[in-house]
Formats: sequence, structure tokens, C-alpha cells
Amino acid sequence: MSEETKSLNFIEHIIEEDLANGLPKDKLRFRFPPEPNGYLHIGHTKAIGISFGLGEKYNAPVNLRFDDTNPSKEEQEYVDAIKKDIAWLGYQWENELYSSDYFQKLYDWAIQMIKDGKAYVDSQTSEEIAAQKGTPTQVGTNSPYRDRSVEENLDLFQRMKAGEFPAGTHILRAKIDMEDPNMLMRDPMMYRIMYAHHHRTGDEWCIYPMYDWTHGESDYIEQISHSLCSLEFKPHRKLYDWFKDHVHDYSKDDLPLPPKQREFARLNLSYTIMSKRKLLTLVEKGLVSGWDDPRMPTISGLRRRGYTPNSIRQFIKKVGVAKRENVIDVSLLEFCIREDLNKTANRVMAVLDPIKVVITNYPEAKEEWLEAENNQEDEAAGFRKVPFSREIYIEKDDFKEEAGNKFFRLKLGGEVRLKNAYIIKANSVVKAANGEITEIHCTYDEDTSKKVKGTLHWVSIKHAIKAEIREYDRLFMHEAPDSHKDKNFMEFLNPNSLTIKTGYLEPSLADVEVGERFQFQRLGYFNVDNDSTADKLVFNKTVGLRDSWAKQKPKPQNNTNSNTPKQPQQKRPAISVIQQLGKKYTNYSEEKQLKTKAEIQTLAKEVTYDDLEPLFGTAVKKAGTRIAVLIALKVLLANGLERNEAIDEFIEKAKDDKNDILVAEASDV
RNA sequence: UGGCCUAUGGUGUAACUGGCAACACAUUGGUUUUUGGUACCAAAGAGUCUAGGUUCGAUCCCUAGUGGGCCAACCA
Repeated sequence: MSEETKSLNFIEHIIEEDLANGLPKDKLRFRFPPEPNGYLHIGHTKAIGISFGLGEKYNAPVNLRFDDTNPSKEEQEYVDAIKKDIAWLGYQWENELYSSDYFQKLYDWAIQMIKDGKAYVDSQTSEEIAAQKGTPTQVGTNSPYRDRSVEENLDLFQRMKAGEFPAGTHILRAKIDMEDPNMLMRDPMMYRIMYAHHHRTGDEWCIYPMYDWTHGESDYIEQISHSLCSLEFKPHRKLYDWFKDHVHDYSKDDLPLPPKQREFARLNLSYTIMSKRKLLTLVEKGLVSGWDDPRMPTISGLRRRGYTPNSIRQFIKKVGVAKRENVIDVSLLEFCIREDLNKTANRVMAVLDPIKVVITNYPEAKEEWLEAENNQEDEAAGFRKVPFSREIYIEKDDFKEEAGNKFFRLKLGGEVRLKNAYIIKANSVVKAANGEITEIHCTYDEDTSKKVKGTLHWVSIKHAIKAEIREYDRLFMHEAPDSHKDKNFMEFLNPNSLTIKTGYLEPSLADVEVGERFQFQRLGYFNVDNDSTADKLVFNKTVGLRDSWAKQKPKPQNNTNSNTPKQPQQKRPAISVIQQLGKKYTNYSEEKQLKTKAEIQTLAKEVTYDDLEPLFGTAVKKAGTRIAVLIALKVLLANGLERNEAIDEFIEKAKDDKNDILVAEASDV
């Protein structure tokens, strides 16, 4: 019983309820149904996490089913990538399945629907059909072919399948109701003719079933208990159930369990786009290096960037599941990867923006190999040796000729600790003709026991190895790049999303392997990119360390974030400020109440009676708000406002209240 | 001129189906620290969209309104 009682999300509540109502636990079965027309992205991870997570929680099977009913867009490449990504996240599917496996079964059921008068062949153009469909606010009208005989429908449908008609000449439609307020119920299409090569069925079929017909029945065939999808499929549920009810009628002996579709809100991440189509545009236009570009929100991109499966799973867990539109702050994702890497990544030293330091009292020929701890968060990580010598690099940012005492790093006359090494003191600088500092001359002290405020990372110049370092910034400069009505998401692309530097690394990194992750001490987490070779190391910056120093510094001059089109903050109306002050009024100390009261009295001068009157009706419970209103009212009265019935009533009601403060305020009117 | 979904701190999710709002991220302080990291402590921030109703009592139930989202592909 050590399991803490974690609160359930609404889907888990539904499942618990079904279980309580007699659904046997071993009938639970889930599925993840991607269409193989693109790469999986962080948004899909939520759907994956929900269904596979439920599978893990209830020890129920989860099928991976490719919804491959549109051969014109789907490719084997995507199937392979999707499988790789899900496996990488650490989930196991029970069966690898394809909707195309069910084409025959679906066809047989469709025949049966026709025989029952539930489906018919329409022979109009798509324009004609669209015109009859109506609009969300206007009902549709029946097709002239709606009342074809069963025989004729059967004949036409079989000939459609036989390839006797060109594409676009006939379709099969369910016969439901052209006046249904739900447009999906207005005789939805079940099959279209399409002469396209399918990645699995080849040229066997020239009619392909549509999503609604295929998806629900695939769930049914697989006896999925809970079919979970995102909110935009909510309107489809009515049709899902309509198809399901008919088919269940035909097959309940073999397939007893009718599945249940439930919908959750999809994941949105700030500063990124989640549409497969738009991501594909970025790839096709060469704006990123591919689906796995480390700036992409794809799973493969995150993997290449250095994210761990665990961090992504944690992220999904923290994001939760509900039904309202949401935008998750990227900082949560960053928190998750830092949290994971902090425990697992070995620390190393690398200087990315070097300045030379000469330790004048250290012998020229001397070198020492000092011991360094790999990861203080993990004792098992052990130690390594790092070389120290007379000339080292430190970060340019870590030195200033002059600085205040809030600057803990190196300054002239100041001391600083070199991580894993000695304490040095800066004595002088050497400058180039243009005034740029080229060297810092220091002396070192072997006594490392004394307290100094700052610790710097460094690397011995003689021993350093070079590497290409790729640093990334967000791909888009807008919080919601694809939310704009009249601006294309491409306009918000960040021109500086990739920065390439040469880094100087400690020699222990000479033979790293692709994918390995490190913390470059004081800088952030980095991993070895796929492009890395023995001759040329390439690292990606996964994410920086939290940096509370950077926050203190004044904002950088070329502040790229300032383009966030902040609405010119309107001055809040006084009445709304009064209302807000009132909310907390009763919780305040006496002293603070006095202060707040004075504030309200000042604000009240800007308030008119018309502002105030609506608040007389404030719920009894909200004593604080009523007090604030009363204080403001008294100011108005003092300034000559005439008393009226509404005012009297409000005051009388206040006098009768159980809140003493309110009563007190009311009594001296 | 319709239907469906939704509304809780800056963000996201809770609140044992009615008993005065919790957790995480972010923010701000502080302690510890050979990473201005980590860890730890603390603060600030929401009377739960509005107005009614039911109730001893409403974030939760009912009604109306308002805001947001979705729905007219031979896409999924």
C-alpha cells in the first residue's frame, strides 16, 4: 500500500468506472494509430504516453496500428521512423498492425451495409456533393442517387472495386441524414476510387476506405476497449458509433466488445509548431537539415538534440490530460531534460569562447594531471584526470578588468578558483592594438583550501582538442507561430536559431561516441551529434544550465524576445483594481488593511457611481469585495453622491453581515 | 445563423463526485556548494468567467449569459 493515491485524469476515471460496472480487466485494450505520412513529434508523444501509459498501468495490450488508407501520402519510410521513435521512447506494442490488413473485411461489411439499405453509390462530382452538403449552419440536401436500388448499388460498388470506373466517378456513401446538425452525419463517404500503389497492398485495391469507416471498424476488429484520440475527433464520435452499431449487429458473435472513443486535448508547445504539414514544409524548403534537425519538435529531432526518452516521458506525465485547449511552456520540457541529465551526465570542461590565461609563476615545461570527479550526483561515476599547464583558456565572459563585487569571476587583482585545480589571481592583461584583451596574466597558489567566491572551468591549451559546437535557439520567435490569421508561420522563423562555434575541450573527450551526453561544466548539456567523426567532433547543445547570473544582468542589447508583440498594456480601470484589492482584504493584517483602504480611497476618486452599482450585487460570500465597494462608495458619498434605494439596501445588507470588518465599515456611513 | 466541447494563480494539472483551493513549472528571496548548476527552505501569486438558482454549505449540481476551441478535404 505504499503507492500514493495519485489523482486520476478523466480518462482513468472513465476506465475505473467501466471496470466498476463490470468490464473485465483483461478486456482492456488500447491502440496508437498513426498515419504513416510524416514523422512523430512531441505532440504525438502525449497520445503515445496516454495509450501506452494506460497499457502499462493496467497491464493491458497496446496495438500499434498504422492507419494507412490513403496510399497517395503514405510511405514505408514513415512506418520505419515511427516504429523506431516509439521503441526509443521505451514503449512496447503488442501487435504491429495495419488498417490495410482489414480491407477485405471492411469491404464485406460494406456490401452488407448496402444490402441493408444503409449505403449507396453516388455518381456526382465532388463539387456537386460538396454543394449538397450544406454548411454548419445550413442543412444539406439529398443526392439524386440516394434512392438507387440495392441491386444497382451492389452492382456499381462491385464494379468500382473491379476497376471498371475512372477515379472520381463514383463513391460509396453511408445513408444517414443530410439534415443532421453534425455535418459528418450527412451521408459521409465510405469509399473512393483511387488508382494508387499502396505501400502494403500494392495494386490489389483501387477503392480505398475513408478514415471514419476504417478507423472505428479497425478498433472493433482489434477489440479495442478504449479508443483515445484528440479533441478534434469529438464530432466524429457520433459517426463512429453509428458505424459501430451496424457492424456490431453483423458480427457480435465473433467480436463482442464495441469500442468506445474518448477525446482529450492535444498538446501545444509555446514557440513551436506541431502540424506535420508545416514541419514537412520546413524540411522540403531546406530550412532545417531534415526531420531530425535538432531544432525540430520531432521525436527524432529531440533525440538528436540529446533529449532522453525518460525526460520526454516525465514531461508527458507532468503535462497531464484534460479537455481544454492548452499551451505548455517550453520551460517545462527544459526542466525535465535538465532534471534527468543532472543525475546521469558526466561533467567535463570545455571552453567555447576562449581567452588565454598565462600563469606566470607556473614552470613552462611542467604539466600535471589532476583528479576530477565525473558526477557528484552519482558516486558510481568515478573520477578522471585532467591536464593542467602554464597556459589555459577560460571563457571570455569570465573575466573583466574591473567589476563590482557581485561579479564572482576573475577580475584584475581578484582571485578565483579553477575547477579541479588551483586558485589564481589576475595581475595584468595584454592588449592588442585595438584594445582587445589577448592574454590575462595570473599567478597561482597551491593552497586550494581557502574560500573564494567564484569557480571557473578551464582547459589546458596545449592539451585541448577542438570540436564543432552547435548551439540552438528556438526555431520561431513567436509564442504561437501558426496562430496568426494573416501571417504565415514562416515569417516568424528565427534567423539565428543555429550558431556554430569552435570549442576547446579537455582531452578525455577525444574518443566519444555518437549520442553520448555530457555536462560541459557551467555551460549546459551537450551530446555528440550524428555528424561527429573521429577526425572532427561535433557536439549539440541540448539545453543550457539554469543561469541565475544571466538573469541579474541587464538584458542583452539585441534583445530578440522584445519582438513579442506585447500589447501596449492598457491602464486598468480603477474599479477593477479596487475589486482586486478587495478580494484579499479580509486576509490582511490590520496594518495592511489600513494601507489597502487608503489605496482604495485614492482609486475611488476615479470611479463613477455607474462603475460601482453593479458590484452591489456581489455575492454575500465575497465579503472582501463588498468591503472594498463600501469603502469606495463612502468616498463617492463624501464627494456629494446622492443616496438612493440601491445604496441604502447595499449598506443595510452590509450591516447585517457576519463579517465584523464589513459591519464596522457599514456602521459609520 | 446550427451543433459539439471547454472555462480554476503567469502556465499546466488536481480537489476523495457538495465541506472555503493542492501539486508541478515559471517568478522572487534565502541557506548549502570547488558548477552563479544541484539540493534545501521560504515568499508572492486563484474566493475557481459573469449573473441567478438548489443547499446549512457549490470549483463541483441546474438555468441563462459571456469568452475560447472544433465542425462544410474523394485527408487522417
